[in-house]
Amino acid sequence: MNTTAIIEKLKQKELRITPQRVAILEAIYTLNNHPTAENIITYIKKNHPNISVGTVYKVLDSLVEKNLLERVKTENDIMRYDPFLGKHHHLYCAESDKIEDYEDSELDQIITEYFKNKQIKNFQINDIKLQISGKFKK
Amino acid sequence: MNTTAIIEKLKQKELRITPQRVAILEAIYTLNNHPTAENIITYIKKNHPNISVGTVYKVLDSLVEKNLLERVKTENDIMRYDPFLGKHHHLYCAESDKIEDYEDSELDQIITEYFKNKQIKNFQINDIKLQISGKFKK
DNA sequence: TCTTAAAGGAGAATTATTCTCTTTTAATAA
DNA sequence: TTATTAAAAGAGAATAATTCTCCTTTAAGA
Repeated sequence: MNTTAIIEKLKQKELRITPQRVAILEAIYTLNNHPTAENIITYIKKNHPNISVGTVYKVLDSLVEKNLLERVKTENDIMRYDPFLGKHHHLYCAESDKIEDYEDSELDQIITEYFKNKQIKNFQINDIKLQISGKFKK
Repeated sequence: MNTTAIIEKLKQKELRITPQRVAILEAIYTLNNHPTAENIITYIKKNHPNISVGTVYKVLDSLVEKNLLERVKTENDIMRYDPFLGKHHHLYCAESDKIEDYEDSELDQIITEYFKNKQIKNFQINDIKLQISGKFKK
């Protein structure tokens, strides 16, 4: 993801283009795999030593709000951020504490179909995400 | 869940029976629906005013470790605890910030079947949980 | 009842996140 | 290009969930 594309994304969402926002999005795309706020701050400080922690949190909030990112949480974990790229699930390995995205439209199709015929009592489904836990193989 | 049953559970897991542990488990079963540590502390203090916050966290940790509870986290949320009762999924409503358990062995069956025939590259599946988000109807 | 490792209590420490307040800046229009 | 101004960034204090430390108490077995 290059700078021009990032700027374009921000414009689409009517967010003001600031060096900090661009840097944060660049960091997230570069540090792929669900960085924490701290990961992002450490990475950005290399090229942008004066960025403030509060700014990073504020920017992350606004990016989540505009659906450029989504928050990811696992048990015993702090907040992580995922560049939002459409419907996907998460593979999570407790041992290595790594998260990866997993896309599977065939599975989504099956689940959607299943719930088309079976309502959940007193609940209106909006979205279904799978947390698939296990272990990454070498 | 009565006290005797709780004590039995602790014994099975080779945890020493202490009033604090019993009280915490009782609180979680009573306060059904995924209480936070704070919910638990507030509840317990009514009958057990001297319990210490650190103790509650320590007990919760050991109960999770022994699989008497599981941790549940949602986006923008703090840790919650769920009495572990076999395979289940979560219904989550962002609006009301409520979580409910959802069991569906038919669906589990379909998903298990699906992954029997379709491996995920470089990943060994251990467990699959659905986070079903949406809205509780009145 | 005695012994002792495990557990609990109290409160300080830590740490992710939020808040407050001031300064700076991006975007727009003259 | 410059002026205007609301939005954003900076700095660091405040907050709050959780963990840690250290000392005391207690459950469980001998």
